[in-house]
Amino acid sequence: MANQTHDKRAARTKMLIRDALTELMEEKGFEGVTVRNLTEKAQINRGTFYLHYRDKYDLLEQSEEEILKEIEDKARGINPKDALHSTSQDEPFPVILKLFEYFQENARFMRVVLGPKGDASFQVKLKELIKQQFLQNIASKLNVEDMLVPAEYFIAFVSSAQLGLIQHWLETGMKKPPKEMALIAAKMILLGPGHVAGIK
Amino acid sequence: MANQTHDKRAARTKMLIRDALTELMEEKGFEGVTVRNLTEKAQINRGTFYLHYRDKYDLLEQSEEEILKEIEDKARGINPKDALHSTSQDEPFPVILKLFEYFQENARFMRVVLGPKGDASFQVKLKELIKQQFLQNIASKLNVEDMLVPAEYFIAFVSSAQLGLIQHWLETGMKKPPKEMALIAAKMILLGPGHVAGIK
DNA sequence: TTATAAATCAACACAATGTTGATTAATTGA
DNA sequence: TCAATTAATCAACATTGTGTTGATTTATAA
Repeated sequence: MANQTHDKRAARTKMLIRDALTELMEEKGFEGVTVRNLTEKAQINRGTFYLHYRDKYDLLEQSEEEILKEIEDKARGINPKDALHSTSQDEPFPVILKLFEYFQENARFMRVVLGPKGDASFQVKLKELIKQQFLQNIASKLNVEDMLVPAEYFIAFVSSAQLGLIQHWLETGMKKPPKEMALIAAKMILLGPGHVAGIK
Repeated sequence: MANQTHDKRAARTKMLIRDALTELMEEKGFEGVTVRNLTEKAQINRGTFYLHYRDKYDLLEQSEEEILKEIEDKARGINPKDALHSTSQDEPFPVILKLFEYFQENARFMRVVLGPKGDASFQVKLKELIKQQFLQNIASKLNVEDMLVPAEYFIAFVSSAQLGLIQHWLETGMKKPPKEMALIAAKMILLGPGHVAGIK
């Protein structure tokens, strides 16, 4: 139960368990996964699981928290001034680009946890993170006074759209590179869906 | 196990179970709900549950399917020509308005099933339905040739945004009437987030 | 009112959970 | 390198939920 990160065995076991989680979630979804399943797939004793995690929910939470932390760290590495600034027509917003890059690196787990068999609470947390990033990087450019709609709905709209774009991209096999996806996102946000699609 | 919809008792029992489901999902989320919980809350015998549903997943699915059907029926009642057409500045798109109205009527269940303790697969299904509605009502206005981004990303962006707007609205207590929300959605889609928020 | 269908109740085998104490194995670092 | 520490294994346990059964009571519909 202690902090056993300084033992090769513990690190290996945790990795085996997390890999098993990804595989099993792909098969049955998180609901369908049992601790038995996990330990059989990971080829470890069932008791060993409880040395590291309280239950399967604890395992999922820890995995998700780590991901959220890593994304936050990535975003922190960008100067807020540059975050939503494109140097040229072909350069997307750095924050959004970083986001797509991170998801590509961790595609297997992200795809399943954000998919239909995944975890609704994680989607909410991730959307919240995207909201915060948007607010931090866009606050100065926003003129809350004369917006055409209340800010809260604007931000809910944009962050959901951004997450939905990522989900669709993951679900369809990431056929376009992160840079291209980031450009698509930027166009949609700045120019607007209606204009982008040539409606009216 | 037969189709017992012609008996008052069966109808009553089903209602009790579904009400219990909503309440229990609010408390513990769907994962945490057991058949025992449901039948205790509904004050029925545990065996009775299995007379109507295979298991708790079957219960959730049947509830969700009914909702999707009802939404489709509502949308079918609108002439496609009018679906995304506003007669005046203060008249929102009929399809989007109907959507908000339906969610308001079934707010309790919708809020929890679309929230953090809800069902990720239902979100996907609902998003799919929104996509289809959009495509049906917008196809004629779309010029797939000279769109600035591939159509699939446009539609993923817009339908996710629309669903996100509904989720935020439910989560924050539906403080605005459906009509106002539908107008907000329309502005965001037609004018674009960037323009609406006055960015750049 | 009577035939039918729904709901109750007790009992069952089964599977997953989380915890235990004793034992073996791997690792760290002195 | 070797001793101390920590991780992993194993068998066993009580507990809880599951889904199904057969017999019985109760409500509904025709």
